[in-house]
Amino acid sequence: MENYISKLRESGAKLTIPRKLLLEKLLSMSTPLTLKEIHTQCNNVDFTSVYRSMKLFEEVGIVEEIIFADKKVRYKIISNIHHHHIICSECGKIDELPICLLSEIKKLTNYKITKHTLEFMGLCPDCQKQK
Amino acid sequence: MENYISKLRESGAKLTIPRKLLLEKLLSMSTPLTLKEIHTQCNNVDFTSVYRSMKLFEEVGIVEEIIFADKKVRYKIISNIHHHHIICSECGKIDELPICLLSEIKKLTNYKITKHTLEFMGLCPDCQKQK
DNA sequence: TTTCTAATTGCAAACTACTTGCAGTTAGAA
DNA sequence: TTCTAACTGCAAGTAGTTTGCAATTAGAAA
Repeated sequence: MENYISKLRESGAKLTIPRKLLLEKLLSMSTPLTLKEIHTQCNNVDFTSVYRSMKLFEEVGIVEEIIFADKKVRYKIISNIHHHHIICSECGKIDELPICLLSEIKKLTNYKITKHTLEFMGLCPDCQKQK
Repeated sequence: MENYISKLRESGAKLTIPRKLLLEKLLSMSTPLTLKEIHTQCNNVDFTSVYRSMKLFEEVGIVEEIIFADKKVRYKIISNIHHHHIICSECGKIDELPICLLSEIKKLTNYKITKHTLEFMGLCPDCQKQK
């Protein structure tokens, strides 16, 4: 928590009550959440503030945007372990994958890579059984 | 072209003039395009028809949706070579990458994978020079 | 501790991308 | 050539995102 608060402070932003509530919620959730989901979980924080806070948190390096093939944008606290995800198209469960291609792509291209999407979607083992 | 037309026919869909125009345009473009871009390129085809055609083309396996970190949905003809992309955040140039992780993920998880996003975004060599 | 101000919030409204309904048109089977 | 289900284009609706603004607040300075 302290680590994330310093990132806010360093950027010159204030630590307000809504921001603290949002940070706490994001820290307690291990899976990426949509703006709507975050707003539902923190229903005393206005939707616009959720939106603006996520923009701010992304700018200062507290959260990252995750985009699955369902085209929904989700937000997730950045931890020191970088990993990607797989989401079940049936039940919505999100699992983590200990895999990334970033270093290989850097070698392959001369681009200076700033962002990437690497997310998978499919049927989880449980939902496969029920079909 | 014939290959794509058969896919349409097999699904029971008609080969109309707008659909033929759209197919031709998609075939002539090597990079993924947004609905808006396709509509601009084929401005005698109504936007709604572009939208509905892309939905249809996706269903019958003619095109696929590509989602970069810029959150814009783009459409691209499916060729027999499966590959991913890198887009320059400055000039919008899109290059292809001969890389995919699908088989590795299938081994790692017990999910039945239906879709995935694996796209990169950064500064291309030219735009890096100009900074 | 109190004062002060720029940053921030919540509300409403605007904007953009996507989606649907419907009446007129058309592909292609009979 | 006729006929009908599929398709198109227009207009309107919906959802997600973004902005403007007046009221409020964090936290620096007195």
